[in-house]
Amino acid sequence: MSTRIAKPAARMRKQPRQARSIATVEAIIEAGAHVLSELGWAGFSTNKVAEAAGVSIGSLYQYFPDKLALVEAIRRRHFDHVLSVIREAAAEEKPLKQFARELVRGMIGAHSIHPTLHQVLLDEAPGDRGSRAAHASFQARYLEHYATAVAQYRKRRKDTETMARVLSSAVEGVIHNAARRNMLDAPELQKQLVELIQVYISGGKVA
Amino acid sequence: MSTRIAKPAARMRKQPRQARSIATVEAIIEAGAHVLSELGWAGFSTNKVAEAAGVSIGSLYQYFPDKLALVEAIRRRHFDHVLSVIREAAAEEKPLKQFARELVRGMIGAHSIHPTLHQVLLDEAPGDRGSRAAHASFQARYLEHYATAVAQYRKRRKDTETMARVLSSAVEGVIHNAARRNMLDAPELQKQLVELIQVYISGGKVA
DNA sequence: ATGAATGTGAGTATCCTGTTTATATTCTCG
DNA sequence: CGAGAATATAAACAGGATACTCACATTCAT
Repeated sequence: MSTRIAKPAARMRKQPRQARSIATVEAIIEAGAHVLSELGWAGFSTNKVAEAAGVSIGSLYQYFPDKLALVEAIRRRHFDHVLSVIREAAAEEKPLKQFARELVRGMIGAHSIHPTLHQVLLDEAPGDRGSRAAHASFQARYLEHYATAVAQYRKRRKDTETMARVLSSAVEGVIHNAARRNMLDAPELQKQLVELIQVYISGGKVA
Repeated sequence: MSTRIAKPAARMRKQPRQARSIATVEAIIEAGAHVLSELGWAGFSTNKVAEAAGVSIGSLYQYFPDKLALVEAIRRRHFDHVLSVIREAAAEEKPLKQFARELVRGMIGAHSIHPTLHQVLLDEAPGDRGSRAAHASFQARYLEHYATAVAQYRKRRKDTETMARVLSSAVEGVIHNAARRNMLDAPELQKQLVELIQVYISGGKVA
């Protein structure tokens, strides 16, 4: 719930020093996320982003050396957010049902603003130039958290990693699909997703 | 397993009459699917498709009035295929485990050739101009088959539709994710997906 | 062999892209 | 206040890619 303190900034042409410019940068990233989610990578142009941010194209290039640096910033912000959701859900030991609920609630929250951003970032947007490492590291930590959760409620140590993979992609699939049809906040869907998680992790038998 | 007989063809400029031209059209659609899956909608250009098909760009426009008609043909072919997989898996009554296995096997098969085509078709490629109806109808029948299967193994009639939705998108998520990392034919993943389906449908307790 | 079916690919016109730059405005701080 | 730094502007550019046409060549069926 807090993306308060700004990162040292990925690769910026100039560090924003005044409050005004910080707001500008924030607006650009936010608008970028919006455009990316709404139009996809194919419709993601720097001019469009600048316009959506209510900022001139020049300002954009004052802080981001090129288009990819901008995507990188967007990616970073979004992934940090998602990561914190899973981390918090899988943090302390708690009943399985509670974990499932918190996870679903958090994931839905993280996707409510820019419904398809996550998928676009994963599938469409190019992941080149050094972002490859960051991307892999994100994926690793992502799975790690899932695996932690799975291991916590499971006796058999065997398939933990595969289960984490299956679980995470299943959850993503449901969320993504719901997002596409604007059903993210349908309560019965949330309920069913929670049940899916519970039942799968516990390997059957649920209250 | 049979997409033998050709459809009357969506909207074609000219009907292929000789064997030669039928092969050409087929090659174009096939190459289109390949390009779409490999480069995504952003990289899907008519010139690229023609080249990949080993056919001149002129030939492409001899049969497809425009780019969208081509996507439409690709979409139609792929969705028919997927639909038949689910239909056959949910056809006669059979043990839950068998249903799950056949479903997974079929879905993986349908995605092995063009791993990300399905997702690209759903998410990236524009679905305008009258294709909206066909698309909706596909989705409806798609869910219907899932619902049939769910209802078959479930007592409670209540959440059948929601469950079908959750199940289908979960399965799609796992398949899509596996396809992205070339893990479609990892046996332990298949096994886990089968288990996920079984456990979710049966609402716990599985052999 | 003749007309229809099919195939060719250079060419066109258009649109858009990312990016620069010269200039204008606003802030900070002595 | 005022000077220099930080920030913002938008017109313009150079280049590339795109969807699609057309005049012509080839291959088929009869």
